[in-house]
Amino acid sequence: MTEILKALADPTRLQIALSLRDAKEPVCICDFTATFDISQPTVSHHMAKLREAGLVDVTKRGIWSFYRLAADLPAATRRILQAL
Amino acid sequence: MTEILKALADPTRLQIALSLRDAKEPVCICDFTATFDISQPTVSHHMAKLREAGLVDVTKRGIWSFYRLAADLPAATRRILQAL
DNA sequence: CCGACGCATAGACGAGCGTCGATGTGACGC
DNA sequence: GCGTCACATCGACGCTCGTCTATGCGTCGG
Repeated sequence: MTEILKALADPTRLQIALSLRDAKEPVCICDFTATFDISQPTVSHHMAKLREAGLVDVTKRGIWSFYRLAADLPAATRRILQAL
Repeated sequence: MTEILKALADPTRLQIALSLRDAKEPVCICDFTATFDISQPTVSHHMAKLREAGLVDVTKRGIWSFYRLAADLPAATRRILQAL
């Protein structure tokens, strides 16, 4: 539980998580690297944190990586995301 | 928003916050120092963090400090606490 | 085959966090 | 007054975090 909270307790990751929550389709990382004013490795690092927290799933298509909220999110986690 | 998430993203503080959420009456700090296996200054430090995040209110009575959830918690914050 | 592209990983650095012991500060009882 | 108690604050320590640059790894187009 604290893992999920720690994953969300960073401004960048929170914004990413909210984007994925509201997205109808998987989002390409390139969208985030273009949006945020941080380097590409840092974005990749944040995505890894979200993955390790079990919050997101990744599917690779060609040279792109598409992220979406994990399919099997616990109910409590879903409630938290909805509460934000 | 991230301030609240950061405040909750520590196991000890999360447990304290949940205790206060479910408590019907303000809770004395001495209860926490007795419960958790950490030193008294550390408990005090965590309470300060929760105060700075605006999550809790403190009222002093005699030599004791009683904490409860802040009275004016934003709706989103209340939703998060309820979701945990 | 080879360069370019998207992304991940490695390593380094400064800042912040959680923890502690020592000390300060009021409030109570005697 | 004075010792004691509950709590806050201070200073220090190790560890984690967020960020960066440099580099590695697949994938695609020419």
